[in-house]
Amino acid sequence: MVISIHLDSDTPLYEQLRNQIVIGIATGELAAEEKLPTVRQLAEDLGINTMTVNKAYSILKQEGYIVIDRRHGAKVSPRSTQTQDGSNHTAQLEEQLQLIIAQATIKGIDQSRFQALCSTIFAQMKYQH
Amino acid sequence: MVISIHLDSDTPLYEQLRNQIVIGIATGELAAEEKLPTVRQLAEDLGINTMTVNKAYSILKQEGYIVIDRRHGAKVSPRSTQTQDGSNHTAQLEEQLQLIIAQATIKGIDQSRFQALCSTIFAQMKYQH
Amino acid sequence: MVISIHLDSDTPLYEQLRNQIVIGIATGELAAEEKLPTVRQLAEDLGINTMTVNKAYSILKQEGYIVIDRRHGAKVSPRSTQTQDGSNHTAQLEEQLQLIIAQATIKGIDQSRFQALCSTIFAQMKYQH
Amino acid sequence: MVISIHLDSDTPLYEQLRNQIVIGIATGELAAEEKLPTVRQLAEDLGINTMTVNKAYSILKQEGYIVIDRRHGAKVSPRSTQTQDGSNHTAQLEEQLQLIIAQATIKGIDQSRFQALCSTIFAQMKYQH
DNA sequence: GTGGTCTAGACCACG
DNA sequence: GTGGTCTAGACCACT
Repeated sequence: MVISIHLDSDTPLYEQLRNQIVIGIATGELAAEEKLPTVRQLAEDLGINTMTVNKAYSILKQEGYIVIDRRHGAKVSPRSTQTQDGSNHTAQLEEQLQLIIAQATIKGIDQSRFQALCSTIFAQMKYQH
Repeated sequence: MVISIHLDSDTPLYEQLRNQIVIGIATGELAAEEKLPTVRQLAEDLGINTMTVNKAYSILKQEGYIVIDRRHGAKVSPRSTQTQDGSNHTAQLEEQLQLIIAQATIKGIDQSRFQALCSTIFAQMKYQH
Repeated sequence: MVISIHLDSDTPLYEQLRNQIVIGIATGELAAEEKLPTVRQLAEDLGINTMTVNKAYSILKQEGYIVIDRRHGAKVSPRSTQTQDGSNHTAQLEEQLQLIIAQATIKGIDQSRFQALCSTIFAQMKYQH
Repeated sequence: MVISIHLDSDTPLYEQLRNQIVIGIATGELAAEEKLPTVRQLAEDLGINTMTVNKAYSILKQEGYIVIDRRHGAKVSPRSTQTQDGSNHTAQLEEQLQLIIAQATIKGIDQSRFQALCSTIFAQMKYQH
């Protein structure tokens, strides 16, 4: 899986990393149970510090997206364990969506175009529960 | 319009402010050409620093959501000027949506539920071009 | 509040820190809404690195024990917000207790002595909901 | 006795092993003087490295829970030798309890519920001195 | 060889 | 002046 980092972005490196891995899982680029690169390896590949990668992995672990097997490093969580979600998530999703839709509306993107865009993106998601 | 600030949120105060005003414009709570409170007034109402409000206004201006007249203060941009979409915006929107949809997918929210949620939110938007 | 760190302990420094602050909150040594020392200050007092203190604070924040106010630093969460607990916690508590009680039993501490010990400790807890 | 290992847990494998055996002894699942599986056997059953099991056994031996006879393998210590309490143990127990009770208090578990929980767990302990 | 922890010191965003 | 981020490099625990 290809991961690209923007050093000049306003989002922290570890968050960019976290986001791309989440997307990778959802699109199926990273299969369930698939092994992730080691902290050191990924850090070297991206030319960043190991602690930065470490932080990204810690967050992903804490969020339940990956598990750390002490013997073989990090891997994507098995499908069954991913769906444990509180109602918090929906509320948070709603809040994020409201802002995005507000901006889209003002910029002249109407609902049908927006929904079409969503469909396109959903079509990329190969994640199987 | 009611603006509420969470001092202990992860998102910076000025960004919370900016977001709520954008949403206010999109929902029609803030009409086109409507005058916004003065920087000093709003800062006092919310109990925060004037520089913070100032920063929010500057960003909104730079993004084209509001116009600032040195004599009359800030007001919401007229409808006509808002629609300057630009492919930048669409690309950025797509990126944000991709992340949100990825997370939703993994958490078990399927496309129909997601689209339904979007519809609900779109129904709140009263912004007229 | 007095915090003491054991550099030679097997529990990580940030966790020792986290534990002592949790106990401080429960015993009332740290009142609700009370301001915690700054990261730098505490690091200097204890002779450890700022990032270590930072990590402890991050965890406490993520666990809901403290909140970070961008203007004035970290403070103990208000009483009302602390009690939001899932059933997870009880299960986890049960597991921890089982191990402790197993060890106590084998070492010859009977139930009455154990319960008495609990009572003594509970008497130190001044935390008010 | 059934031992289950979580490869993705935060607690080291050898410690999980050690804990479960201690609990097994306290609940009576493992009788005094009962023979434990050989290191090799247990490692194979659990699909882990023999060194890991070895480490767990070493710790249990050093803590006095089991005795290791080079000819006959490991077995649970006879009842009489277990009760060597020592004030160390009580102090350590007190420290562990303090943290647990602090967390429980903040999470809104009151003393009566806590004590009830302890009673339930004590009822499972069949260890006879 | 893996991730986890810690350090010393730097720079940035926020208010 | 606050916490947040990042680095380079070191050592440790676990398997």
